[in-house]
Amino acid sequence: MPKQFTLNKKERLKKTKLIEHLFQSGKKITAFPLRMHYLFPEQADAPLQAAFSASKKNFKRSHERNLIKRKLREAYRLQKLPLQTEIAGKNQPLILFFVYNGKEKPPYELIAAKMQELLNKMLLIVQAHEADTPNT
RNA sequence: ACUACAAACCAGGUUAUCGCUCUCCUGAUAUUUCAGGAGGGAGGAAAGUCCGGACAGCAUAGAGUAAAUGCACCGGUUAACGACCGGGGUGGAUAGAAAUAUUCAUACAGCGAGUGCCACAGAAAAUAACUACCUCCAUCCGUGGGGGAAAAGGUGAAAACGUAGGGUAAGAGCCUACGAUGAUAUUUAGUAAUAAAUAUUGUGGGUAAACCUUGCAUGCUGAAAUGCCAUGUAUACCAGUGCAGGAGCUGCUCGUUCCGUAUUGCUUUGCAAUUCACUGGGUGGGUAGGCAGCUAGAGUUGUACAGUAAUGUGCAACCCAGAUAAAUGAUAACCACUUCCAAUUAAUUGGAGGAACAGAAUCCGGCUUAUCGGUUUGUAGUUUUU
Repeated sequence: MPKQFTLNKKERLKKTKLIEHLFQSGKKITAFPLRMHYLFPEQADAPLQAAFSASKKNFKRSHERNLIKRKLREAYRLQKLPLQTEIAGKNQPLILFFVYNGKEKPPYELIAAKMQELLNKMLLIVQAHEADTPNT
């Protein structure tokens, strides 16, 4: 029986080119203090990949950025399952990029709630995406 | 017991659930993935990138000189250092009547080489002369001019050694005594810096974190180094060809090396001057990747010996992060620590909090800066008991 709440190297977005492409032509959803960029690329290593970031402008210390990224990863890891099962049934990969926009260190409960909001919206978008461009 | 200061050390723990990264083993898949198991997984500063190295690449025939940068009491330690240890000098603070003791700071060579600068005030901030002093001349008796001198006054952060006496027209280290202090020499103590004593000689400021002088040291670039692999296209180097130049000596000067060639001139196998194109795709550059570099080391721990110490030597045991949009986390409970409130049996219970600074990126030795709280040791003070 495979594990459910994993987040290993394959599920993290690493390719610089893909990230640049995502920021140039991707779309975004905001649920302050979180912002999510998303894109349906033509090719990817895994069906669902995600990356996390915190602005260096707001958090100058590296350990603060590390802490926020860890909390983001944790929230994503525990709540991504519905989206993952939805996207696994299709032939279309999806990449996500989460940015924390706030200026103060957030508690985990806030991040978890906002993450759930974003992922629910994304789930609707994925279902609609299938309707717009049906598989051939 | 408490308080203050200094130094050293530590940087919450356990369990459960869900995860991350690396290594090894087993099984499956069938060649890079999955599952299971075992083990490792941030710091005292990982930080700032301020010094010093290791390591790597490039450069490097020589001499002289200059420049630039850094350092600057003495001895020692070290791979090395601008670091560290010990000692000395200088300047504070505390205690003491004093000698002295404790403790803190110290870019601590030279202004007895040259040049410059020294706000305000003051006559003057460096070949000193405003008031006042002495003397000579003139005088309308108010004073004016020349000379001497640097004691008194006032200014200032700093005023041309201090006090007393002699001396003088008035004065002055001008002379003498005592004292202060610099330089030189000798002796004694010390490896030395230096200290003490004696002698000679000086006393004409300060400033070198002003230029500068003296002595010593120093190639340049940093893991985005560097090597290999794959991808891949325009042209810099390289190779070849021709009617040919090219390479190097950090700047300058002197001097000079190697390979190669045509033209012109002349004193003709020598000397002097002058002189770039084409072809190929071996080397290199850019772009986004992978592997190596990449963690066994000036290593860690313990111990014995040497040394005042920094540190060194011997022996034994151990292997202890290796990520790359960047792992080491999240949640809960309990136990320790601590703050506040309440209750009482006065050291316990209950409730609500707090837990810093901060995240490895090739690796070491330092320095600097940030830091909630705790432990130990030493010194000083106060209080209690005997």
